Amino acid sequence: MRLTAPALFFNDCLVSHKESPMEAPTPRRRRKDARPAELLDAALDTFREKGFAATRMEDIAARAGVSKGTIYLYYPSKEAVFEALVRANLVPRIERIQALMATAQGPATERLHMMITAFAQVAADARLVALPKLVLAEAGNFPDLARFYRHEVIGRGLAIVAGILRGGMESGEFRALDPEVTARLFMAPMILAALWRTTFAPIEDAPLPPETLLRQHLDLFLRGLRPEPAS
Amino acid sequence: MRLTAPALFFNDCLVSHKESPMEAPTPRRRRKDARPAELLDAALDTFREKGFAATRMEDIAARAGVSKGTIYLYYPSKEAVFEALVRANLVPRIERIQALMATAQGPATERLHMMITAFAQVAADARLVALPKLVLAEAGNFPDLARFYRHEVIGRGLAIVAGILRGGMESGEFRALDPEVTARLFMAPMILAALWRTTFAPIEDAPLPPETLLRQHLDLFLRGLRPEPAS
Amino acid sequence: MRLTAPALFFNDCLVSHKESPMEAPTPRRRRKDARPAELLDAALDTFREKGFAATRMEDIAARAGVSKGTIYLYYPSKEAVFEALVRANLVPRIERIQALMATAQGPATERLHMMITAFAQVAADARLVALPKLVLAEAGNFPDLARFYRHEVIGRGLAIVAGILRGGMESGEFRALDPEVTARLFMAPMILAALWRTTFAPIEDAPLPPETLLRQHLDLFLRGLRPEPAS
Amino acid sequence: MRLTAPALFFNDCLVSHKESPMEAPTPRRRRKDARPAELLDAALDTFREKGFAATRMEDIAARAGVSKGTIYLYYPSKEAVFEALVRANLVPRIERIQALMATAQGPATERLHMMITAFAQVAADARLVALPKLVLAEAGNFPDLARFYRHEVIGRGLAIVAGILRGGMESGEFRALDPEVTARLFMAPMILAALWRTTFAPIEDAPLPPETLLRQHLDLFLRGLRPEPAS
DNA sequence: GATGAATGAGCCTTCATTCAT
DNA sequence: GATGAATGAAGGCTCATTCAT
Repeated sequence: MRLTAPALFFNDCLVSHKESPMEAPTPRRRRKDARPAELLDAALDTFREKGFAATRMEDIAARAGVSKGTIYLYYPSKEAVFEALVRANLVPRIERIQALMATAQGPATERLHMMITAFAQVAADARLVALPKLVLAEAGNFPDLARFYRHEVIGRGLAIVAGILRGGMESGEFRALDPEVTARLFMAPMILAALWRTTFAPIEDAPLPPETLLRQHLDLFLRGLRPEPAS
Repeated sequence: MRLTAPALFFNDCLVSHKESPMEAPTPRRRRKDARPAELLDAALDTFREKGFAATRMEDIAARAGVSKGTIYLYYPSKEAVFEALVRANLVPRIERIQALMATAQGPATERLHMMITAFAQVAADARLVALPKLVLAEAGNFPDLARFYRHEVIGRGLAIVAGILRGGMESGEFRALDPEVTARLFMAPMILAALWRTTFAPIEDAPLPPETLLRQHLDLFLRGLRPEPAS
Repeated sequence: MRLTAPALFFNDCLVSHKESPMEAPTPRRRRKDARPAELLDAALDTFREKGFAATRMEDIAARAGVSKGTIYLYYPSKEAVFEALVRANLVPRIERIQALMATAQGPATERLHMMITAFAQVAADARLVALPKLVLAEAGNFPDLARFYRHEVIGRGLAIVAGILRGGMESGEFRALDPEVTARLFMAPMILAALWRTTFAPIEDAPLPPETLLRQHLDLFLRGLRPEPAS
Repeated sequence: MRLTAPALFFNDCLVSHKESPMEAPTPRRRRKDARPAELLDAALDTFREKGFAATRMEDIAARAGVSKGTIYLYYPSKEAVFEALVRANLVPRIERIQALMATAQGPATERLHMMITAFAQVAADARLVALPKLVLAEAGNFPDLARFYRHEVIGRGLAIVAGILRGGMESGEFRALDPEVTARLFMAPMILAALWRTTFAPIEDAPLPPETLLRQHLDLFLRGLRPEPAS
């Protein structure tokens, strides 16, 4: 089985500002365009460290190297910063995975492997995994955001996996199970590993390497999916 | 396979007040003894709804039917309320599961089933599952509490499952794997289902019944653990 | 010059409870009679340590060995405790000095000496000298008390000294000066030494013994009062 | 004896803001520079009226014409306001007296006279004399401040007087005494007069003019210091 | 656009006072 | 009389937000 690690998968900066190559922006112009992304970048780091409530606008501003008032030129409130942060960072990721999987052609087993690899890379990015935890923690105070996250991020992720599973079941590679349920079970250890890392990393004595966990997960899971021997 | 659902397992009230039958407490006295539990009860509900930071002491007090100052007769700060809440509610649960599992004698497969059943009951209690999520969300601000939770709750739970798995591997019921890693993989869907419920329940259109998920998890997992046929 | 140190002058407890020898009080009865004095005693110590504002009724109660509510059986408010404390402790002192001086018969010089000795004993009692400082600090918030203190304590003290001085001037022992002004000048170092002790004692490296100060004060002052030589 | 009243001695405003003539500050900027001084000014008046504990930050703010929060832009706490107030106002005064006395050349008697005159001017400023009383009253709660005041204000003042006295003793102008002790005795009536004024002024029927007191003090004191006639 | 001084609503916490027992 | 649980007004402090420069 070839493990096509999508090498360039998640190595761009968190908040991408797509500068069109047509224009030649003056420094001033570029600065202005980059501002929102810089602010979200600073916001993410601060939210990660302190949580949403304990983060002060001044902290974000200081980290972004601007003054407090500047944030309000781009975002009308602290809540809006948070929402923009989550919206801007997660959908592009999931869309790339979608695109990758749409073109992938191998057997379902290999494609599940790719999913795990892709996910492992996301989970390896401490800044990125902080977002789900923030959403989790603040879902009660941001119902819109929770809905957005549920549908645009989790929903898409599960759909991808369910699609792979369905393909494998139809081709006889896997035994027949409910693909939706199975997709959740497939994702669970990965999501939890990511949350775990974010939450207990600073206090863990002997952290379990995520690769070990995910490799064994795939092993167990694929065996569990194996069709019954035709006795 | 007999599913011994531990029927009386988690049906007591969250914070139990053990009134000694020896004394004949005046109403005043009885009230005082019950206060801490009433306050924690109110605090849990409020934290659940709003999260730690957004909860005002006055909210807790109002829900408990007392005035703001009364809380400070029993807990020195909002942080202390939170810590007491987590400490008081989680350890007793896990200890009961420990005790149950220590005496259980059946095959490892059945004992895993019991674990899932026990856990499903905990997860069915919406108030109870709010606690792990709160810990998750606030771990950064409460390192001591995170450590406590990691060791006294998660550590114990994993140890129980790892023990069952190790027993099954030694008896040849399961194939040989790292029990620690496998224990994490066994717990992952359950924990995530609990967090899920807490986070997305209010916005979910067609929630997946936890029983469905857990039943299939056990099915997949046990197949994955099955020893290689000695072809 | 004989220094009649009034040995028994200030050695009683601060708040005297005058038990009539006629009755034979039951312990209960005695306790009840003693309560106000005990409370004031405790209040004085606590005010001394923390000042009026920073003293909590509970501190006073704890030191007196009673519960918070008990204080309110005897004094209607914290202010009332303070006022009672000042009123109860200062007038008896000054009255004794008054009585002593009324019967003293020696030359004015010796009587001034007695005043200083008497005052030195008061100033040696750290608990007692705390009262003037408290009055000073709180005078703005207790105008009635300030007036009381000014007239009943300071006024009487000055009158005694002025009387001695006037006697000395009339007898030719001292030269003629305004007795009121001179009385103030005579008292100033003593009062200041007392305040000093209360304020800077905990931070002073090499405190000046009050006796040294007062001895030299008397020396300087008496020379200053000496009549002009009838050249 | 020429009484060189240092006419310009203490007639500046309490908190001076030195605006550099080089810059052309915007109104906004000028305001910001002036703020700390304005706040301390308002704080002094409020502390004078109510004492430290009974003064609310809002009182200070209102008197300074700003909002509560503004104070915290300049001082981190109420304690810090108090400390800044004392530190900013007393040291400059004492330094000026030091400078004046360092250059004074007359006989010791005349220099003592100058000290009294200088002190009388300070004592005539009701706002200024409130500070020692505040320090006295709050010393227990501000040990650092008490130490500062003891060393930087009182210590310097006593050193100046002791130096004058020592000079007079060496030149034979005064008889030989311990200069440290004598300095305290020289200062006592002045300090007490200042405290007196602050404390009992509002309730005094017939206040004694400080000049009367100080003139007679000097008279008595200088006679007391006079060398023995060589019989 | 950017700044940062200023605002003021809001919250945690304290504690004098009350009153049922 | 004595208790101490309960109250709730008050105040120190924070910080999201505004706006004059």
